[in-house]
Amino acid sequence: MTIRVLIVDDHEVVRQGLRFVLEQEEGIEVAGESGDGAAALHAVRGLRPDVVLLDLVMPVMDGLAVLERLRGQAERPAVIVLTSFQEEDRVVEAVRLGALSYLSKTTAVDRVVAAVRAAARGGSVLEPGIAALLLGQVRQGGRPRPLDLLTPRERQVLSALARGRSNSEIARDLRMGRETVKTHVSSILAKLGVADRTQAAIFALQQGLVPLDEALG
Amino acid sequence: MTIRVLIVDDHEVVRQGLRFVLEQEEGIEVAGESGDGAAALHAVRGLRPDVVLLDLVMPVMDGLAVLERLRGQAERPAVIVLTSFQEEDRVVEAVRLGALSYLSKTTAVDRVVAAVRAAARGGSVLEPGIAALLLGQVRQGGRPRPLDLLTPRERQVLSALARGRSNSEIARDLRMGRETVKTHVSSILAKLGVADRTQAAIFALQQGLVPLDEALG
DNA sequence: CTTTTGCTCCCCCTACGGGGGGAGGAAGAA
DNA sequence: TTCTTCCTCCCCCCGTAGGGGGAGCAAAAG
Repeated sequence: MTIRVLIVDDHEVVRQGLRFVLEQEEGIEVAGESGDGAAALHAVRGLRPDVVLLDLVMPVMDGLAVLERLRGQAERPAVIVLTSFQEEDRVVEAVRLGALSYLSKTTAVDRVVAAVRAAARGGSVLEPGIAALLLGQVRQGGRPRPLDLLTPRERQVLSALARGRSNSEIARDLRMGRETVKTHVSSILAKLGVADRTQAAIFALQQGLVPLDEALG
Repeated sequence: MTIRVLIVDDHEVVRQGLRFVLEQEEGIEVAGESGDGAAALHAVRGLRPDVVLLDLVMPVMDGLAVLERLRGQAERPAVIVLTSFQEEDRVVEAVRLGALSYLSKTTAVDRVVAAVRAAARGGSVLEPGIAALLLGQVRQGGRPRPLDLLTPRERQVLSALARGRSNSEIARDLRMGRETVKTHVSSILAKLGVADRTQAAIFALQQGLVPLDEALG
């Protein structure tokens, strides 16, 4: 009984590399390839693979969206997330959405093969660093998204901050004292776990609190 | 007369993929692989390849450093830069240092093959987006985009700034004094016409100097 | 009712950020 | 050659930013 694998990555060279590696293996068969998330969902329905090797960073529909759509489906395949750089928050998110393994593309190919075989029987292969990270996260219960921790007023301040406004300007905009703005900013920094206002602004933009193209007046 | 290619990339799957693709081709031979810049330089001397496929982002010694060392050598190979994401400043820098082609890993594999064949006879294959960017750099048609006003070093600083790094961190990252960073930041603010570092970061993210999802580590 | 949460503002204090100016060296252009 | 650009680092100066507290007050939650 061969393990049928679907490879999802927007880089063709990566797909070719994985295909090449996997086809060397006994009992593993590459059922297909997809270049983006939408195509991947279609391929999953059509090909019914046992294992999906899924890249997180992709155009059109990224890996997390694919995982979300896959979750709750009846015969869903085992998913191994395979990404270029370890992005902490995404790791946790991906595992929460049902990814079995999380490998960096810098890992040796035999680990990829091992992960595929493990995934086919429902097991996980995690890199040491990733495993430690997950343990730390799980211990704190799920993860409330940082933006939800903010009070309404703080979100307003963060929003102005992400538009590049200074504390004094924010004070005028929102009709409050400069000191009050500072208080809000401090608690924002603490709640988001960032070091300064620039990082807070970047975070807000990433979260879509403010559309990037509206950020500067 | 076969074209002998050296593959340089820190990701083993990428190396495997490229090797697989290139070895399918008539008249192209993979002479070797290297996982970092230092090894690549050694391999160039030992193997004397005709073409080097070079990844820019690597540990130990990155692609730009390799290009720099290669420049001015007698029988230097043709270099094709192949990287995951288009980083504007690096593109220009790489071409200036003698790279013949600059391809994104998202390109179809036949373009990689075409680039290798072109490079072997001294030609270039550029992606449309990259080509447009270079044209904008070389001949200043249209209004000069503010980013083009920045010196290479300033772009590096802005890039770090847009990742949320502080002046001291940037100093460590780019190996210079904190005072020097401040000098660069000041001229960046002046050239971009913004008030502070947060606005500069937002601007850089809008311009795509740093992909939004890579901005915070 | 009390307690908690959120908003407001105050203080002190340190450090980082940014303006302004100066200056040396390396590299390239005129 | 000289001139210019760029990178490097220095100084002083001061405003802002951010940490750490404290505190009053209203609304909601217990």
